[in-house]
Amino acid sequence: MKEQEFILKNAQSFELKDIFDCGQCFRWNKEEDGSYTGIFGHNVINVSKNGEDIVFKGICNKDIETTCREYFDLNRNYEEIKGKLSKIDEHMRKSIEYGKGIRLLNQDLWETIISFIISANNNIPRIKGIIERISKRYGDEIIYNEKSYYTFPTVEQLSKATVEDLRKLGLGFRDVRVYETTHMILEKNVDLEDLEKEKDFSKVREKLLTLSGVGPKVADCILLFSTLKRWEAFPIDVWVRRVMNELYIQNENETKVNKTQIEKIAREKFGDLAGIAQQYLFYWKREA
DNA sequence: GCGCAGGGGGTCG
DNA sequence: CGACCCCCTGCG
Repeated sequence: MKEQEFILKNAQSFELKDIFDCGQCFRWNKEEDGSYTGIFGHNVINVSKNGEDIVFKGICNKDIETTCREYFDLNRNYEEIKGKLSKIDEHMRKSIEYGKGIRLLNQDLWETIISFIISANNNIPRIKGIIERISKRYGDEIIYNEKSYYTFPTVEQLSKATVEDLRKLGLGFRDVRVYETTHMILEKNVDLEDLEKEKDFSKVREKLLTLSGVGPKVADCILLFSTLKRWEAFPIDVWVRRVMNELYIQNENETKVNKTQIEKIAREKFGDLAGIAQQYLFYWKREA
């Protein structure tokens, strides 16, 4: 396949580090020259910054501009969103100043489901390693610049894995969960196309929660980071609990902070922008 | 140096 | 509310 290039001129709200390190994705890696290379679908893309321009190059099934506009959420006005959120309070203003270049990627729903099941009680280097090994074993090889990349396996491809196979790839106790969820989706006990079409937020969330290994936190990550793109979702993990308590609740015993209390505050303060607000806060607190 | 708790973007029973 | 796999960190 032929290499393509797309240059986004005078890009606003687009910082490589913010996008790839804010915790939404696991398959982008930094190169020695500071650019990032990643694989999504059957596309291998390298992204670099050149002044105010963003340079996308790589191999793509379709036109690279269309592909990247969709995946990197380029048709959404983040300046406007940041403006609104910054007015809420000083905490939001500061967190946005820190993570001003964040964009929420439109990642494949199936891949996002499995990736975040793997993320449970796990750390990022290990999560990335597991996903790489799964892809290498069950995905397709794509060669770009003389290097091999592996697509994330399809439902059918991953359904060939036994629980034991998954255990050998280092999934630990998540092996059964990934196995069960894969087969639930394969058998269409949960139909991903229906999920994409469903308008009602709670219905989508409830359906995701029926999957093995998907609890509230993982469900909210899937809702926020995949093509479902539900910004009402507000994933609460240890970091978000920490930052929300520190800023808005100030309970001396952080572990005692009620989840519903956090959700209530998030909904009241951020409304339908809760999900993206969570990303700015999470990234700010975790990095700092 | 090495061994051993401690803990990590939670979920399940 | 404790256990769960695996790996990495920090401490003695």
